[in-house]
Amino acid sequence: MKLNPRQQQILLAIIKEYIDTAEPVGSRTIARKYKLGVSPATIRNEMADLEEMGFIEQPHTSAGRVPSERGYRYYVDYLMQRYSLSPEEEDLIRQEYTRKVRDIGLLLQRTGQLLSQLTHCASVVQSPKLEVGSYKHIQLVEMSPGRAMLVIVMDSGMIQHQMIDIPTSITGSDLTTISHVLNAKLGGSTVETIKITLLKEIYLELTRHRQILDMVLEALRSSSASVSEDKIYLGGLFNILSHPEFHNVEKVKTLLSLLEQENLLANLLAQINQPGINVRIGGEMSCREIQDCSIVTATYEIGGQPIGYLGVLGPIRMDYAKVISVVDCMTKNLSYALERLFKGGGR
Amino acid sequence: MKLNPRQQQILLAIIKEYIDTAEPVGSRTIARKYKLGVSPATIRNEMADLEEMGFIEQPHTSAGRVPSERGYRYYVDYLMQRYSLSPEEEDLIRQEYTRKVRDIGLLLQRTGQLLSQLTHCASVVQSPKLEVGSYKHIQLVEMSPGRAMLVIVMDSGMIQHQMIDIPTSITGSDLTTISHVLNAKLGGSTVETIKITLLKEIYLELTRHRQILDMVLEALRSSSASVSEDKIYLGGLFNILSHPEFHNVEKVKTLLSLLEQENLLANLLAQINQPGINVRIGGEMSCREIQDCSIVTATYEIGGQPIGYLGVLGPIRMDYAKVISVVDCMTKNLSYALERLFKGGGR
DNA sequence: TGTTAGCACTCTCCTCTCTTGAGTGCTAAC
DNA sequence: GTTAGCACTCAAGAGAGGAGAGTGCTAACA
Repeated sequence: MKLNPRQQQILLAIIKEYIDTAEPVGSRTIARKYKLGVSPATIRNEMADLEEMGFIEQPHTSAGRVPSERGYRYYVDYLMQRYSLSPEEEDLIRQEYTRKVRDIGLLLQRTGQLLSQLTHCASVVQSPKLEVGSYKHIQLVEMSPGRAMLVIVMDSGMIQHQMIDIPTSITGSDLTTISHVLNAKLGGSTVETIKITLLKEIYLELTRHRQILDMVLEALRSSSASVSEDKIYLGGLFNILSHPEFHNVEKVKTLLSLLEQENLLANLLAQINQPGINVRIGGEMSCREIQDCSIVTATYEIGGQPIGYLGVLGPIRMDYAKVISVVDCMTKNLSYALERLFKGGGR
Repeated sequence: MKLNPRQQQILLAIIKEYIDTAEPVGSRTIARKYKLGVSPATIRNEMADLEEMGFIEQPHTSAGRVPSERGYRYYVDYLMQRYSLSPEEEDLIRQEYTRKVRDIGLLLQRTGQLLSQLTHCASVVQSPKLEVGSYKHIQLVEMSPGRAMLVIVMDSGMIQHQMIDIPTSITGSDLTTISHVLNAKLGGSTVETIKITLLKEIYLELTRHRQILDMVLEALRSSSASVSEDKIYLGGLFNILSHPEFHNVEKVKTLLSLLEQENLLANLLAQINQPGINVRIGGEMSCREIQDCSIVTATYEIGGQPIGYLGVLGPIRMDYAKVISVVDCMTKNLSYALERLFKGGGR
């Protein structure tokens, strides 16, 4: 379906105007504001064609035109011009990412807040999925009689801990011994490469402590299973309430109840997220609750490895040009910040 | 201001009916549904008195009566009967808390969800503020040349970790040595009781590693400062949208924007939360954004020590009897679950 | 003196009608 | 191919009228 240049101009004008005002756009408005050098009547003719091709729609006969999902898709793919962040916006971002970060959670949360603030939409930020990697250090610490903490450090920088019950006969120095053996034998192995022979060796060396070994190995196994924590930070939900399309409380309710079900949301986003910047418009997503929304996501990475995504969720009538720029920019900034945090170098 | 028994009965009836229907309550309704043995006319007379005393209000002359905040307060303090959880509700709670918990965050989040589900209100759950306590174990793990992870385990079960830059000349065994000395010297000390003499001893023993020691001690110090993480888990926000008082999007927006500002919310809740069960009704809170809501909170504890609070937030017209029972019950269950998790005993 | 029936009065809410205005499609002229 | 003109459509808002719920007041009753 090819559009001639004038049709493209008119479609672009309708979309820009509608994103701005949230009101159906009439032929006169376009003729007045976007000097195309033709009269409203001509524009009307072209609009009739655009409607026939499915790029715009009419809420009712005597209203102006509104972009259809197909129209937005055409806009995003062919018409849209890159938005350049204003100096103030760039400042805001730079300010955030030159801070010293202590807590990753806080960093992700503030990233989400910034995304929302800049786009006036809701934001989603997935916590990084660190590769599990290989065991770097294993430590058993006696907490109280019959109770120990197992601390596991992986070479990816991931750390996990877990309380386990132990026989009360075990002493602190026993735990140190066990820790030493485990480190010596398992250090450098990945979760998958723990061989039976290796386990046999460990059992041989620690025959006295079979019982506690079983517990520790079980804990190691289960901890590697629970790695995919996959937390999603939501931010700026109240922003979407400002958009007139969400003045209907029922809509807000269905949307909110979806967002609060973290696993559903995670599935949806995982489905959407591909390498690069992803734009999903309304019905392009197969999820009923979110048909009135569009989502823009992108993947952030450490050392070239994708480890998570972030994105923006708003009404279909969102400012795609700006949202895409912001998402792109924030992805790069977050990647860089995480890289510094994990791989070191500079402060 | 004393109420005679009949006035109390009528006030109780008005509040029950209004909580149920969200509609102003008329004298005929009360006469019909709550057999007080008097005619609507008599009830009208009493209602006029109750209104004069400020316990109920009239939205407009030809409407029924609505409880005022003062009326709710009287109800909560004197009239309300304890609500007993239904067997299904008790089952639901028991089911949740007999699961094996791995992650505290998950436990708190699910607690919030349960609170919301049972009360049809939004929930807030503060993460436990573990006492810092004394150092149980300190470990430096080499991650890559020039980069190490410092792991700190406190006897309260709190664990913290942090990446630090180290001179590239330092080897893995250097780090082990340093860890040993730190454990030997600092183990059992609290953050406050680290004396200068102790530090001098450490520096003496590790003169070769002054540089890295400075870093580690700095990290120890700053980590104890960042302990008060004070995360608040929100849940079931969409629930409050079901209540007719939140069909106004503006109200929802102000409320949501307050809830998303975690520090503001934390301040507010800290102000509210006293030992025992706290009920704050609308204007009793000095926060403008939340004047249309009531909050019920309570404190959970480990071993008798209060370590956090949880609560329910909903419209002023909430079912206080039920909410209070649920909050009370969940507080006890959460306390018990955390106790098992930290102090051990039974699985 | 407390209680009740009766009644006029008030005020919201719903429905219906009418008007206004924005915008369209079609036709004929340029 | 473009444009002016015109009849037509439809949503939204204003206004009027009626229904209904509930009240306060008065007078009668126990």
